[in-house]
Amino acid sequence: MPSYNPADVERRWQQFWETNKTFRTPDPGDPGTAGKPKYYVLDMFPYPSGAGLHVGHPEGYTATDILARFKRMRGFHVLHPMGWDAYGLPAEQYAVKTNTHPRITTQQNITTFRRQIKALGFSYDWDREVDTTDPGYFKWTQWIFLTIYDTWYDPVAGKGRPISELPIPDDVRGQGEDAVRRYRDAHRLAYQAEVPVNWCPEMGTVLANEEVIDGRSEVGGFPVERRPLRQWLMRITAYADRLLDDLDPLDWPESIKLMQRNWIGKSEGAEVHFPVAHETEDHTVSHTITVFTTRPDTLYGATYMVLSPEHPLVDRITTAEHRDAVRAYQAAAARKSDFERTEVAKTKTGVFTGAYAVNPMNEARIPIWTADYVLASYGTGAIMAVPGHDERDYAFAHEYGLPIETVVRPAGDGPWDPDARPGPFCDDGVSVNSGPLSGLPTADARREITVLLESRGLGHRRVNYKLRDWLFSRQRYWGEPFPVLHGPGGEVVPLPPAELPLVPPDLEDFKPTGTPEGPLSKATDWVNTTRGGQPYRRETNTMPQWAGSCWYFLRYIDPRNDAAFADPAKLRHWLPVDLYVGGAEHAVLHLLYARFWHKVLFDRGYLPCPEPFQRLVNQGMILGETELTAYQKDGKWVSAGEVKEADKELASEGQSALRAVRVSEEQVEKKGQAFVLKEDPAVRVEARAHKMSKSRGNVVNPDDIITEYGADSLRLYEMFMGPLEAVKPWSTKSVEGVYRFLGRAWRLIVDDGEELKPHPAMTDAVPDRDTLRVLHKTIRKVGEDTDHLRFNTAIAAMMEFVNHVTKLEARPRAVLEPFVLLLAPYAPHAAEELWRALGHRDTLAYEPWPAFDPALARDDEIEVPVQVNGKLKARLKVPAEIDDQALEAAALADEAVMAAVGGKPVKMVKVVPRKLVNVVVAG
RNA sequence: GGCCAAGUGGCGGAAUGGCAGACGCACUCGACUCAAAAUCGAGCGCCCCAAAGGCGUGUGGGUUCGAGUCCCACCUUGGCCACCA
Repeated sequence: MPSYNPADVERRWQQFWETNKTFRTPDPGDPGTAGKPKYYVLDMFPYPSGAGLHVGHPEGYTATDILARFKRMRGFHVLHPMGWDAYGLPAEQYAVKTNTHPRITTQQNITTFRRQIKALGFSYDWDREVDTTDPGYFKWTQWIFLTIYDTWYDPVAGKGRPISELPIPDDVRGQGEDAVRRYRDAHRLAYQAEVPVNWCPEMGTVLANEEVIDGRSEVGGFPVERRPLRQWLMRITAYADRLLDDLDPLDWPESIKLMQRNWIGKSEGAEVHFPVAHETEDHTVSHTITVFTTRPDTLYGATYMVLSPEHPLVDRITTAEHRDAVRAYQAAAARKSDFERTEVAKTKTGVFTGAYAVNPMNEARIPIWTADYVLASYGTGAIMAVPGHDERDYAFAHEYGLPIETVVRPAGDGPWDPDARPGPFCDDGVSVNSGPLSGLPTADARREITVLLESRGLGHRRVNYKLRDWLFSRQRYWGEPFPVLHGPGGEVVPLPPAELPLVPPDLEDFKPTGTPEGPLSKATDWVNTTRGGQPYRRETNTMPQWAGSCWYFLRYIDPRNDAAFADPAKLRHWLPVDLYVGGAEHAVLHLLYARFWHKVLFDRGYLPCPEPFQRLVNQGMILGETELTAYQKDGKWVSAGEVKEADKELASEGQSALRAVRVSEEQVEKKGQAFVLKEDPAVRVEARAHKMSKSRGNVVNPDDIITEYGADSLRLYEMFMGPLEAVKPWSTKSVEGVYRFLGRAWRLIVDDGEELKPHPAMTDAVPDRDTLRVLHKTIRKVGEDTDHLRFNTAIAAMMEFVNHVTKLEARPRAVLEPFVLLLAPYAPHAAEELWRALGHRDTLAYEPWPAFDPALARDDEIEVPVQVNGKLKARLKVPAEIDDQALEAAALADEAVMAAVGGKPVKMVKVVPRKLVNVVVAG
């Protein structure tokens, strides 16, 4: 074996691991598991796209692999699996274009992904690989759907229970079986309802709220419109409180917890009933407008009301003379896309209905308007407007000249002129002009008014959530079919578990129908079926992509079980996941849905714990290499600071008078904080790393890096770039740095000859004290840093070790063997080969982690800095065990220190034991 | 607009309130070589010819014997949410 040749080494060890099933994970109770603590380390499994692996994938996968290998060496029973989230739109769109069955492209993509992932040498147990499109897998996705369908949420018990245990009220029972069925259906956690949904005409499907961003589809960016359609929904709102409360103890990034909390959007307040004044034409009917408010204490300041244009009362209360204007406004609002409706900074619009409501507390007559700044989908779709204490109401009142009243003033006794202030006062304070509330602090006023409203039947306490029920059906081909039938009377009949999996029909044409009927409706033979001689139809919608990813981590635990989604004893052993690593883009989608399913399955007794992922870490995105960009307009340079962001985008696409010019490092110099052009130092140049994208041409393909430097170098580099969570730019030059490090480590141990054998400088002699100290400090540092996912500093410590040993004449085997074990989780192929060169026959994957000896790591002599008035003046070499008095004496005796003190009186001497001395002198 | 992060050499980054810049890249010099590459060694924050010295962690203030680290305000960048009553 000559010099370090990663391609050779890596191929050989990947083969070794595969043929020996080195990383096969024994089931709990199998030989070798006794007494071992478990550790479940999970990656977010990839969608196998046609583009192949991206350098972002190995980032998280390497981090988890290092931990999996580390934990094995520390004696843990480790579960570390991989699989494919293989349902998805790209495969279906490709199928539509080329008329290839999505199953074929999906399998091709999986093959590519598997090859690429295996080339990185991850220690997955490939016997546990799962594929969400495999009937053996989605059988259980469908089974879980049926379980959720079979569940209702019992608010008293605070948990999901079998639908058979749902109490049926007598009056419902009295109306017959159909009524009982409808009653049950209305309580199921999976239910059908006609709701305004996000319909995306371009994609021919509906989308979940979570999949719509600024009124456009998250995938593809197509416009989305609101349409009332009958769809399947999941009652995730029933679990809102538990999803919120159970976040607290989780070891997750605070930012992700916050995003979930905001998404759930719990607000506490009150519902208040406002009677409509009887001045409409229809004097015989009395109407009540119910509003939700988080500030019931401002009730006396309500000067008008607003109904959303879709509110059913708008038509009923509008007076004849305002009817045309209101109708026109409603029509205009309906035409607007969500994007237009929620556009910021636009002025608010609305029209008066002609009707008045009565403030239930002070009998004030206030006008009722309709305006699209009030959303039909939140609260009751109606508000009481308090322009004195709400930004939006203030803006609207200002626009339409509606009265503004002050009913809260800032706390404290200071002077207070409500007319002097520029806008509404929205903070908590003290109630004024509010009848019985006057003088009460906001918190008390809130409580007081709620009690008053409840006692008079005018309203009640109320908790509201932004979270909506989860729209669960899609009009697509490439997804799990719903395992239900629709009977002749429109009733839903779940398939018996024995009939699962329900495999989708083979289709010639995968195109969306363009209507809410899914593509499956084209397979009439499949759709139409009979039961007991009666005609039944299969559901033609399919499940969203999230379905398969909601529970894949459960299937890894028992992937080939045909009798259950997983064996309960195995679930008890492995759950919860100890570490879950993936991108932050799943903060509210996958991570919220998976938690919801988990809780339902927990409630129904199928899972041992209420939360799936104990610890979550987001790896930061890897950007392309930093680019220097100068801007030109009409042939003249423009400073980067003067260019607007929007123009930059256009310029980089070549669609503007502005031109973006890539410049080289030689053309620029640093001036203060900024880079400027050498030829014209007045021109600032932009230095920025961008997201990798095909159009920008800055995508790095992991295959190329592996060919050039090997998988170990790629792994090591991605971990050395910086903290795992940080966003960081790629630099191929820096890959060479870690490649060189591996080469140095290699040459330290391996003889430069034909055969693989130890370097002639290798010695069995006892290492010197200093070298032992370096080793043990490295063992401590690498162990602690690996445990805390601080891989960059762990690698730096290993580099320092190699730098130290390189300087030695003789290389003691006694420190090199432990070093190879430290390296093993990071660069496993090279480490295995070095382990063999050191004379070992078997894999090092289960070798015990080197033991740390604090006595050997201890310094004999330390260097202590001495400051005078906080400024460094000297460094003292002193024995490590020096006490404070001796250290202080040594400091004060030092020449440089005495010179700095200059005979002035010493006010105090601060001694930090063994760390530092600070001499404080006057003046 | 709101909320949350983060601003440290030419670059990526390191630093339980205690020697700022570990480790690596780039660069410079030296050794080896006919030469180059590879490798090995040395240097490398800024000012100053150099030394002595001074200045240095986005800006301004504060707390502290001592601040990159804690607090306040501002600036910049990134992320998330975006009329949720």
